Amino acid sequence: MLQGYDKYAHEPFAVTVDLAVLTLREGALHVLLVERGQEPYRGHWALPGGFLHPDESAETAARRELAEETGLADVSGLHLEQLRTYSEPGRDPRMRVVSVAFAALLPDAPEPHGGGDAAEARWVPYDKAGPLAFDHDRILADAHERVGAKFEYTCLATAFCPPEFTLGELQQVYETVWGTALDRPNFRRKVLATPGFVEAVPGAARLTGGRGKPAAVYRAGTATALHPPLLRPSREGRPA
Amino acid sequence: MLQGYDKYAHEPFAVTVDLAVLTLREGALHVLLVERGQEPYRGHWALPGGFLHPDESAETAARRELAEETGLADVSGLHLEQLRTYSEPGRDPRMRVVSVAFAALLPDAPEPHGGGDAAEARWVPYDKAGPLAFDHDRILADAHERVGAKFEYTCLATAFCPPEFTLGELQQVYETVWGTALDRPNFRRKVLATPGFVEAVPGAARLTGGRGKPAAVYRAGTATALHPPLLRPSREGRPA
DNA sequence: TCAAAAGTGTTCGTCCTACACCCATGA
DNA sequence: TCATGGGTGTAGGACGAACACTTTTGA
Repeated sequence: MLQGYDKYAHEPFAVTVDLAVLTLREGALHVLLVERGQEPYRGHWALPGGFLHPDESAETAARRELAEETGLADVSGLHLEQLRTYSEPGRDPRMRVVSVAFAALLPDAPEPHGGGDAAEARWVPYDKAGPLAFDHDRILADAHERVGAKFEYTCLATAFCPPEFTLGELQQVYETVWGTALDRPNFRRKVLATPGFVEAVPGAARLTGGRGKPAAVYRAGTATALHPPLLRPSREGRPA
Repeated sequence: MLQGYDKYAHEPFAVTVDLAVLTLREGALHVLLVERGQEPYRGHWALPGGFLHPDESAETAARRELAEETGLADVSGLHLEQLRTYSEPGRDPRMRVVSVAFAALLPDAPEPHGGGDAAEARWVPYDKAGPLAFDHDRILADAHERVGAKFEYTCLATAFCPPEFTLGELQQVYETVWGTALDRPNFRRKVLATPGFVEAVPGAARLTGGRGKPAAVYRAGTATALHPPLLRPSREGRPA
């Protein structure tokens, strides 16, 4: 590669980033969408994103576009993760656009506001994220699948939680993303048995549902991998 | 994104693909390297790759560049998998180059030959793949890590095997990539207990080491995921 | 008859699952 | 005192690790 200053080096490629920003609101998975203010797909909803600037990496561009288009700047606890790059010819009607897609996880969900090239920005329930512009439906589905898979063998789930959280909240994160119910006692033991997954906040306790016993409060630990993994139930596991 | 035909759409970005092609030769992991025939890094070794053409996706470009630079065309059993995209400014001394990296797995290893912009192409033992051009050392390490991780919960390992193989060969694939020894009886049971991982070739049997009992022959099955996963031993599992 | 490699059996511990049960709080 | 959610205990089963043992081949 990069063998010369030949014609290929100057083909009109555009490089963009697209972000599938996920969060949990009222116990449901939400995704951050923007209404396009420009053609093509003007008025349609799409994932936030935009062109790379000459001096920035895709990760940097992702954070900048998020701030510009949705007002979510300096968001604490934002977890950015490269998903994959979509490069099929024809995915943009005008020209060759190669897009580096990111999955992003956010704990509490600040209200966004449109900006830059986005007419509006809004949290939309994942199930109601209707047909999106370009191939963004697929990017969003890929992001969901990736996040669900990473929940099994990484500590990624804490990225959906505020700095301090209860085990019940963490369990809700799993249940919402996986769409399955988990056994509370077992979930609890599993999490606590994994060193570095969570660490207790000494004296703290908090009421969660208004009623009930106050729950102990935890912080995200330093571990990133889960060994052994926390496998989601069912799938085609046993029914051979 | 793509809001307008503005200046960013015409920034001089080059888009390339890079391939970390892995195979097993004589029980050791090898990677396919090319000697660069052009500046920069002329005479240095690098991963094969090159510029995207205007009408092709990154996956298509990866296969084309592999054929052009190493002569490996129409390779049966080639498994291509997008690794991630490297976009840091300065990773190419001349200009902005965004590179979509792939990990590729190949069963038997045909001899490559240089071509296109590559002065030479060669299989190099993974451990001896000295300092490479650009950030290719990192890409190669990322590919190895990714492949090792995917061995745990996918059927990817069969991509290193010829169409028909024995369980002993499959086990060697795991042991080589992970760098650990596995218990043969347990490995055997685990693989056979996973429906769709491998399927027996009815009457076939083959001698492997010259001596010993002939081994039953298997083909790759239709499954892609491994449930439950086949975890590599040790790591920081138990020693809490 | 020995070495080497494939394949089978068995034991034992660990982890997962499932539930039953107790605790603390607000209404 | 009841509903609600947090937290503990425990019996049973499935799975994995370790290793002994048998089988089949070439030398």
